[in-house]
Amino acid sequence: MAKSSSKDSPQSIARDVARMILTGVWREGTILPREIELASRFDVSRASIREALSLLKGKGLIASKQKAGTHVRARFDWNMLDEELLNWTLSALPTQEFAKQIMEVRRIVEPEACAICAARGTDEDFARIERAYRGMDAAGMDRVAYAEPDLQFHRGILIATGNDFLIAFGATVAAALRMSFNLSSTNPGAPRKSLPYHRAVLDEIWARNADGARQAMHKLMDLTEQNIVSAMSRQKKKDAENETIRTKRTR
Amino acid sequence: MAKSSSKDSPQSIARDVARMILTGVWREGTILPREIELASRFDVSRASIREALSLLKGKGLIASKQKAGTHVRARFDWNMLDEELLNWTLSALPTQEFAKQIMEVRRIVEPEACAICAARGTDEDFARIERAYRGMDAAGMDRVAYAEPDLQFHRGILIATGNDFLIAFGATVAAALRMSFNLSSTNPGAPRKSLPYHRAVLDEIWARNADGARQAMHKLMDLTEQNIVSAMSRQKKKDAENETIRTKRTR
DNA sequence: AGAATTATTATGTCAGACATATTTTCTCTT
DNA sequence: AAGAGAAAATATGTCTGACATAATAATTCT
Repeated sequence: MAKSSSKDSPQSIARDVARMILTGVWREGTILPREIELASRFDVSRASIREALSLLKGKGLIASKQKAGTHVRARFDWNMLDEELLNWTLSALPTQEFAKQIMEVRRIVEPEACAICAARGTDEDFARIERAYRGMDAAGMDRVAYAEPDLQFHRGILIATGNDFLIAFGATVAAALRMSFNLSSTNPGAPRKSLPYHRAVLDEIWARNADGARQAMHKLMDLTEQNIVSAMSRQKKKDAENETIRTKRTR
Repeated sequence: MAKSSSKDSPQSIARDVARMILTGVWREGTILPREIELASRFDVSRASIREALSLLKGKGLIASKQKAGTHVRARFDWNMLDEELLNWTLSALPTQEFAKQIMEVRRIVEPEACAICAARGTDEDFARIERAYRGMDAAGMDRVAYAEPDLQFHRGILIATGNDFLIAFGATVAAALRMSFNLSSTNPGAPRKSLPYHRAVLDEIWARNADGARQAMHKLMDLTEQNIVSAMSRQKKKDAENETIRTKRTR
């Protein structure tokens, strides 16, 4: 169990509990240990535990009833589009399934958002996106420096739509990019390859060409998904090799 | 200020504070009153206030720093796709802008989700959707009875995609339908008119016709948006009339 | 005037107590 | 024996008061 060394903050406790739920250790409907039990397990006061649980209640992960205890809510009620929840999922089980799902949603949302951006965005919006593009360009082959402006690029498009719900979708994009970043270690050159595709998106936006912007973003999504899929299969292969080595060593 | 009569639960306090933020009384960056101040204002202990604030932290609305106080986070960080946050927004400021934005997102997501559902859903998934459809049919002209299966219909399609992020989008759909329901009081027959459009969606799904399902859902979205827009303008007109009457009476 | 030090203060955490709402158990009746 | 109803048990909900901690504000010294 995730008992840690000495002191945990409510945030880290929330993350640990969330992971238990996300990884299926505590399934839907499971009544989790009582607060006093959790308090002693994490070596904090009951107040801190309650704070951690409140955080998770806010994300729809759990609910409490007096005397009955705190239970894991139905999967449907989990707010998977929450930024922290996405990050926790990402670090707990970065499966191929997760990657597939997140890219599927991006493909649905981002091209349309891009079209709206081109049609309705202001020049300041476009300038912000261009600034992000230049940041990516300036980063060269530096994966770390490339990541931040990449996010700002995509987020800038969402912001330009002026739609609060599309803007909130930025959290999902952020999680996806973080995943890509983690995977790109096996292929450092991959991020840079997306630069011309970003350029194409930017050009269509400046031209206020909604259809063109949609298509350009669509192509960028194609490339991104392709990169992720191949990176994951490489990763998988590597993991399998390590597994083989470990197995050989063990017996 | 939202000071209430005697006892408030952390949830209702969270809602009240959230409304202050959503309506712009406390803008981005605003440092809200200190916990002791809030405690006396809501007539509860500091512990309850902290619980309420934790809930809002979980939704990305606020963040706290020792000594510096609790501040309202940037709009971009608000998780507007959270169910409670949507409901609070809906009850606090059900503006035309809100309606427009939520329908814009539905138009992007639901037709695609519907196509995926048709292509990939299981027969059990389809049966669940059909059950919802029959519930709508059975409700006849009863607006109240119509609402729940209507939500189940749309949610069923999202669930059938098997995509956790699309499923989480159900919260947004739920909020939109609640809004429609509230507005339909000025035109009680409106919901029922959507029934054949739902039927068309269902038929295309059973036929596993992805393109047809997408188009059918698209048409349903058209109708829904149309209903909302006309209902809102009726509402607006009514409000304006009441305003005129009140103004006349006042002077 | 500017840097370093000290005081202040709001959130963070703790401890222990009591309130409240369910669930569980027990008891009594039919 | 079965079922209704009363009593006990218990986990969350709430309150109080205290201290810890970190960021800010005020002060002192160079």
